[in-house]
Amino acid sequence: MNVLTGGKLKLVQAALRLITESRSLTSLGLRELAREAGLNPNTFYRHFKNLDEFGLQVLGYIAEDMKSGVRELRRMAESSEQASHDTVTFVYHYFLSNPAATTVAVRELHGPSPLLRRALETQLNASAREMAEDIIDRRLVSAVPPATVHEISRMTIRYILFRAMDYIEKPEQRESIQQETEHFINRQFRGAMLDSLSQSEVEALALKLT
Amino acid sequence: MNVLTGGKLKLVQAALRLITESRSLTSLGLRELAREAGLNPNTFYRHFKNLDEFGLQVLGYIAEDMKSGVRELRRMAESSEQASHDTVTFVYHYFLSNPAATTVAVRELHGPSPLLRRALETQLNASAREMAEDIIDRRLVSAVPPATVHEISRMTIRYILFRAMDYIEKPEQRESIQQETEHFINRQFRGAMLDSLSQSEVEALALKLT
DNA sequence: CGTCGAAGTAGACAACTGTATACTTTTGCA
DNA sequence: TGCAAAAGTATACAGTTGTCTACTTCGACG
Repeated sequence: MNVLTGGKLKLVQAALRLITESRSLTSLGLRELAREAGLNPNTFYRHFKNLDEFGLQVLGYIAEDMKSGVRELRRMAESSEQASHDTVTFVYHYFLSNPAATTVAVRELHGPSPLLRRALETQLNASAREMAEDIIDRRLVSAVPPATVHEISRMTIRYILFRAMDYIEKPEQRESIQQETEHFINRQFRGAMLDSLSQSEVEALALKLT
Repeated sequence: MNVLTGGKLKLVQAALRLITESRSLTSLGLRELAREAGLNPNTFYRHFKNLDEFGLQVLGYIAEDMKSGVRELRRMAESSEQASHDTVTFVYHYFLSNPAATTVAVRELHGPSPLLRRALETQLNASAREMAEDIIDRRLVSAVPPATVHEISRMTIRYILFRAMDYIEKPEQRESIQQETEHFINRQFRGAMLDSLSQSEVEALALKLT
């Protein structure tokens, strides 16, 4: 098991605490970390070679967290009709109860450290793949080819992640964020059904629908 | 005119240079800035009260830049049939030739400074509104209600901004990023045409299309 | 119980940071 | 031309940072 204990854990949790209150992982200092964790600065070196290695550990820690979230999601969605609505509800609730992990992910995905960026991207793509395969297996949108489902999944995962920041910080907008996210997903998939149509065919269809 | 000159300009440009090579605006130091600009650290105080004020100036500077970009875009799109393709092409080219501004925007939109976040959001929403009104005025997608066009515009602006980072940094992926972006836009609008349909009506339509 | 490695601590180092005060140079304008 | 304001510089200060070496405490295990 790769579970963290003792000082190592204390340092990682200190980082998450600091990040939640408006910091970025890359900008954290070793002494600051130790102070927040209630440890001697030098203890840091007992566990990590440098701050980069530390950053990766933090990412690993939240990845573990997210994976269990996704697993739970799968179990739940199994018994659901309106998959997109329930999924979105669940995912935002997950982010809401893991604000630190969410903030880290959003900040570092486009942050200054190429190392962390790469790691996060890999992780997001894995989640997107899982989501896509789930959708394909359950034939939720059989009218859309698999490659397109994968493409849309990647976009959706990222979209949700960005909105998650607002969702956490602006409680009064939560409902509308959730609705917009559902619109986003539904429109992507419905729009993809029409991928094969030409511009003029779409216009004809539009006329028929009004 | 709000145009910058002398030391003020030097400092702002120094910031953009530093940010391009993997830094974030919020993490820049006063002395670092002055060094890069070839100035005495204290000169900073002649122009800015503190680093927050400096950040806002930098944002203002790139906003000016972007506005002229958007104006040019409008002039160009006027004479175009395939609006979405040409627009996307143009926008990415713009980002490509303004990597620093792009990087700042992406980093700080979810960065640690609430002040900068707010300022950027306002600016993005303004761009989205402009885009939406343009689409509505030119009746490019008359089958979709105005409110929805605004919603989609906001999403699109953000989506493009995020992809812009990859577009800049991964030349070999540029073509696919551009294609995916076009897919994204087209699917959003085409999907929105079907907003009023129920799940079962959509399924019926899907069958007819295969 | 003894011992050995891991975890944690203490103190010191040079380098860097933001900021303050006092001084010099440049610039715009009457 | 003269002079005041703006822009830029020099020096100094206290506080912080990452890192080093040397020391102490803890916990597991034979």
